[in-house]
Amino acid sequence: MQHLIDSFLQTELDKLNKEQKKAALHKEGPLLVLAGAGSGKTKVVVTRIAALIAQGVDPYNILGVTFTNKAAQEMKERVSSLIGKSVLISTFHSLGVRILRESIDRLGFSRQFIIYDADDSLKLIKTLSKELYGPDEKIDAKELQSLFSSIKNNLERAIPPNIESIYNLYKKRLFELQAVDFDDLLFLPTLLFQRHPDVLEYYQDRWHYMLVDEYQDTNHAQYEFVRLLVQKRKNLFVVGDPDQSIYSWRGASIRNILDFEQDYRDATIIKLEQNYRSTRTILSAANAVIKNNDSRYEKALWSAHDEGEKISLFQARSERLEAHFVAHMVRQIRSLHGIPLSDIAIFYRTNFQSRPFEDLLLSQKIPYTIIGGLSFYQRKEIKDILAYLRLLENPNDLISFLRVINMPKRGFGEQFLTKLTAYAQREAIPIMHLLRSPPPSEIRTSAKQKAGWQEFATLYHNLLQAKEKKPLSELVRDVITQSGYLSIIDLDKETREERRENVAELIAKAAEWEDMQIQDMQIQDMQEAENPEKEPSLSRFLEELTLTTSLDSLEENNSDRLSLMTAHNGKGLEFQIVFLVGLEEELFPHINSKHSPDSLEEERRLFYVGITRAKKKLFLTYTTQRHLWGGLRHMRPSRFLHEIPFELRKIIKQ
DNA sequence: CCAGCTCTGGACCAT
DNA sequence: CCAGAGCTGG
Repeated sequence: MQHLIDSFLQTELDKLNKEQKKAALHKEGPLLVLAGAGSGKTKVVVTRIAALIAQGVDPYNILGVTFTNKAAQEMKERVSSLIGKSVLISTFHSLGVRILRESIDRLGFSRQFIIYDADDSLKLIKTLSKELYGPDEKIDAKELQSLFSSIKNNLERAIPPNIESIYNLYKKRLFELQAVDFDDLLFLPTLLFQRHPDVLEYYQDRWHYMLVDEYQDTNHAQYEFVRLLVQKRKNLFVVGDPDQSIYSWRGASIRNILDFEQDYRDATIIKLEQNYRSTRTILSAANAVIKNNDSRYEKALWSAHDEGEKISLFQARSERLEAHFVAHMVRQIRSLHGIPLSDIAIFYRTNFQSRPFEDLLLSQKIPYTIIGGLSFYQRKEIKDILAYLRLLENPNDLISFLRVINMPKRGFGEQFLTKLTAYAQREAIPIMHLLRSPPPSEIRTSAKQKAGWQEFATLYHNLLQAKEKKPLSELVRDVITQSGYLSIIDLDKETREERRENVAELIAKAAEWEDMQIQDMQIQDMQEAENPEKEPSLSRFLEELTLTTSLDSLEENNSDRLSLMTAHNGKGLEFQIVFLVGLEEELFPHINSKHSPDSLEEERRLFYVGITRAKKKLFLTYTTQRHLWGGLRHMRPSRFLHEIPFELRKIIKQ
């Protein structure tokens, strides 16, 4: 048996180059793999996990962390198909939830906590700032939100005095509502490890080998989380590329990777410099561009592929004509070279740029899919229905309550709700429990409100019963029909059709999810239990939705479609043909990055990420005029275009 | 005090 | 181009 595994592993290892092999066979101690774009890092990570297991490591003791569910899923599948074993590979955020569900009681929280997404937390901040400063004070809630976020992401101890009171109130209220925000999913596990050595030790003894992908995009909380977890055994395997660090605005620090040698003594460093993805032309262009950055970890990416075609440069006179050119080229490439649409992508800097492309592709009947952007679950009608569902799970959920109490209109306005919230707060009663009796007598209540109150209470009662008895999809249907939500949808004739389709889609998705859970449960018996409780429940459905990004949910779409996405969303992907569009000053590089050299370098890294997604052919386009901020503006070509050597590009005339 | 209307000002990237 | 502020009638 052992020899069988060995020979099997040997075949896998034979597929790797010298450096890749060295990384894959690394067993103990800290290791940094500097993996250039397209250098086969996923293959290395997967083989390394297989090698560990072949050497007798229990799969249960291995932990892999990635940034997106999609990447985690892919790695998991590849490991499983290679050695037939299931290994825990998760995103930082899902891992945080897992740890908190097991151990958050040590921080005084209930294990039944709810997760507030960015939208919910913004609403809470707005509510609190009114509470604290009065309704007339103009407070930039978004600004506060991002300050709070960076405090948590940087594990800041000193809170700026001017925001201290509102920050503390925010934390206190989250605790009272038994809610955690997105940043807490990293912050609280780290806090847990710092405060409770026994908890830390428990997890250290569970995961002996840790692998972290995209290490260049970790923030300080994640850094600390990882550091604590591997402290005992020091078996940390990180993979990353400083040149692809593009999330500093989310608190990521490029220093984490640049300082790896200092942080982990005796660290081995391996550079993967052979690119297996792109033509030499594309790679030379990428190298020429990134060379302009000062803060780098020097490495020379090379390719054994052919020179390939020159990079095409196109200047349009409007965003509409830019889209026209792209659509035209896509048709041509498809018919002339037989390249499927699924192997072609359009990358842009900001989401609003997708508009003209969508319009044109729609009218020309070219199938496309938008990856990212406003996801299905961020649509108003969907969030409203989900808020009803969340209240069934957690009667404390103030934000969801405020979202749906007057949806449809039941006569409750700001005045009433402010008083009611204050009342619930003072009496320390979960907001939904107030519905067990008539509105508090100290709050003036009109006849309409009394009726609305009764109606809402009955609805809640009925839905709670439906939750116990009916399958999830039926429950979702009940929420939609019984709440009266359909009457709101019908109000607006313009959007009526679309919104009806969306809520119907939600019912379908719930049914689909249920089926999948049941299937999973049957497979689950074969493998070690990885999730303590796997029965399809409302709470697990809701949790998965909050953690599933638009990026992840669209992978099920396997029909032949052109992909449209931001350059950020393109990271980790590759396509035969890539169009990088909107390459204009103040757009890419974005205007907000002009103030500092650091953020300008990050823009350049983002451009680099975009270029290196292309395998065969790269198109760069820009327009001289564009509709921006409500008006028509003159645009200048991006400085990055000038960084591409002449001999690598050719200009396409319209 | 709520609901519906008009007006205005703000809009990068996202787990 | 949409969300939230501001205004006014019920």
